[in-house]
Amino acid sequence: MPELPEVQTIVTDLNSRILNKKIKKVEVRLKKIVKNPTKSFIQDLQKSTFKNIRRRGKLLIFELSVKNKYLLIHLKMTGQLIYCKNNKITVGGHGMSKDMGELPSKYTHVIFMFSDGSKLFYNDLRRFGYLHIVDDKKLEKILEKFGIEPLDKDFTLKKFKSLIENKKMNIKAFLLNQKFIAGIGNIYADETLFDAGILPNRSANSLKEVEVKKLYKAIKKVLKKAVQYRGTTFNDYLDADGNKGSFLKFLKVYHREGKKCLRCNKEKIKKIKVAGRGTRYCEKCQK
DNA sequence: CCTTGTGTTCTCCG
DNA sequence: CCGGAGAACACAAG
Repeated sequence: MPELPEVQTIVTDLNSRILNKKIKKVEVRLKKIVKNPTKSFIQDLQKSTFKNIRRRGKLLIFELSVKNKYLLIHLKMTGQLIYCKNNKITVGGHGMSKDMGELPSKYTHVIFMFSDGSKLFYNDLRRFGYLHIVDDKKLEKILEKFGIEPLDKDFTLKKFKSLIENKKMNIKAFLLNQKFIAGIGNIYADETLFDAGILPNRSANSLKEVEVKKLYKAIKKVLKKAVQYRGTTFNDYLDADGNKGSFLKFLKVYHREGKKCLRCNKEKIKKIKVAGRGTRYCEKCQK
């Protein structure tokens, strides 16, 4: 699942690879992935360039050289953006389940072809993601729904406290809600709660001051480290070069149910449902 | 049936 | 009856 660290990795990679390259041709192989009429989508992109690429939460924002046009891409669960200079792509590591040897694959739904011959592929096994070109007004409307960026300087402990103090919902639901903090998904919600030693089903406003501080530090720490290791590859996530992220080896609870807790070395990691999502935790280390 | 991200709908409460 | 909060549900497809 591409969450903040994974999307950030793609943004950083693409910014150093495709800025100001002329888009010669765009191929839409699956219409439902593109939210605009196919014809206007292609027209807006062809002969344009990407001036800048950024993200807000898990949403990628490509600023086009055409005035007031922005390409938004959401990867949802299994979306990939892979850039290659030729059609062959070598997947980092081994044991990949998908036949990613050559692109386009059967999961390639949109292809951007640049005038230097390089290509950017949008692949999506489950086809939950989308591409959408919007104007600045629409973009603003979309962006105002997002909460604070957890790695920004203005995400302070004070700010975090003020967000959390009046929330009756459980702390995991709070972390997953993009309108409070943007970019945390199921993996990093479980990992930050484990790091902070807090049970996922605790109500947010029941956290003591020392716990709020622990969780705040955990969010910064875990997300920063995950960005540093270029995200977590579980099944489908790949960076813009088609390589896996290497944060998997640092996961303490996510997908470790039934295995021995790496902190207490005693308790087995449990799995329950919280906020409608699979949730892993250690009964001994999280209170 | 499961998986997760997100948008919508429903319910509760003051 | 309204609005907000939060929970529940719906949907995507393999």
